[in-house]
Amino acid sequence: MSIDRFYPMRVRFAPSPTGALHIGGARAALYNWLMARGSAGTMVLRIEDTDRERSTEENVEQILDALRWLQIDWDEGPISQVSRSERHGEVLQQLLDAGHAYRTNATGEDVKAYKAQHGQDRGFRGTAEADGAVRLRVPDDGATVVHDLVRGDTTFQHVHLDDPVIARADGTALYNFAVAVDDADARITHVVRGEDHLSNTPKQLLVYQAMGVTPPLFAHLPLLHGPDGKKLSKRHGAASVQELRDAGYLPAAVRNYIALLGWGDTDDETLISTDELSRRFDVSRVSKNPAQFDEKKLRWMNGRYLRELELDELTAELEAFTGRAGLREAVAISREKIQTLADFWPLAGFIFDGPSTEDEKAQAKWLTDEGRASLQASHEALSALPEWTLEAIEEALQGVVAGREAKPKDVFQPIRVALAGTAVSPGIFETLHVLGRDASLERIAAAT
RNA sequence: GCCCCUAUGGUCUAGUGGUUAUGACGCCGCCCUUUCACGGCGGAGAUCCCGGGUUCGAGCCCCGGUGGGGGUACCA
Repeated sequence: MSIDRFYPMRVRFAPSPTGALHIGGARAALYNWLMARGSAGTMVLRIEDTDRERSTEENVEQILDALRWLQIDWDEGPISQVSRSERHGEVLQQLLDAGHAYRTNATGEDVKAYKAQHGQDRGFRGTAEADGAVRLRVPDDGATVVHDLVRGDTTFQHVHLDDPVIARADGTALYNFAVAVDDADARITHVVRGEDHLSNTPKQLLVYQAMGVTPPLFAHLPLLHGPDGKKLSKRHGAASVQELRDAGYLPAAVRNYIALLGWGDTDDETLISTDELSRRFDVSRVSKNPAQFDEKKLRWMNGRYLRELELDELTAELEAFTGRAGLREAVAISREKIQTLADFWPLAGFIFDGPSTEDEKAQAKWLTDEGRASLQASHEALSALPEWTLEAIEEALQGVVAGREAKPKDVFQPIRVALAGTAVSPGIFETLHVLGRDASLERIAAAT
């Protein structure tokens, strides 16, 4: 086999539209994309929709949306696997004619019975019939070795393999067959996908062999787990890309985090731009064991990305996320206190919608007689201000602190509660400044 | 049951026969400080899953267990 067979790289992401794009799928897509972009290669998007029962157009759209949001693009496709059924039928007939495959009506029960008789570790072998589903003939001797870029060689003894069903009785192709035909025709060089496909690979390799085609290189990625070590699911919070978007994460942060989930190189950097990622990503360095999705680390990383955005950019993101306008000033004083887009409104929404009434504990703690007396003094000092500037506000309030011989927080916290209704908010001088004189004085008076 | 993969602090990882076992998240403390954060500094936390081997020497190599995961569909 020539080295030219594998370069330039042609990779693919081939989701099945049976649900939303999960984080594990997003990672597979990202790894493929990084390989293509890092090597001037080509990224093919194929929709594996041969399961007509479970595949829906809505799911296809949802997956495409998720990829676009992640800014993972593709050069060819999306191509529906079903649209290639004619070609599948053609190859199927070739395998049938060549004796590499045969028709049989054997059922799951028959397979069970066969194993009961020949041993559990003996792969099922059927006999050719005039009609029925199509099975690939697996030789009894020998073995198929999967040369995996992340795992090394894995040997599957043919005796253990069942003759796989590659087409239904009606002639429609099944996954293990369609995937091999399509990858071969698309001249895919590297198949990078989840580990759940590792045991399918020998079957696919056998299809390539029957077709007389050189197979691509394979890399199987470890699966993603939730915090409890079990398969990642909705129970763990965000499990799909859509949920990540709704939770207020930035695509760039998600890409960075996901790239590092199960992959690392010798460099210690944690914050890596997508460009840098595509330059450095090496699939052979992907870790072999399943990784737990740690949302806390994603939150931290997202906060870092958030703070690196220009104010106007972040404002635009937040206005799109909240559906509100005129957020710029509030964003400016809140940006270092939030980790996700979703954190913004709970922190700063009071500036626009008035103080929250929900935090009774904060109100009971700070709006005491003492607190109200302090508020009154603050009100007087602020009312007297000729100019509503940040400096003037700070000076006036520090004057109140000094005048009352109080601790700063005994003056500032009551103001915070008066303005926000809670004990947490952006800086108090900044908040007063952004809120403006009238609203500020009004809220302080109302709480006094 | 059978086939296959896998195993470094709570989590993600670096490590490729000789290190006080790397960095990050999280956690704790200190500094900053009007709250919460951000930022800075420091700290705790790992019998490198267990048991055998190979070797002068093993987290790294081999064998066997155990735990975890995947597959075992006329799903993908």
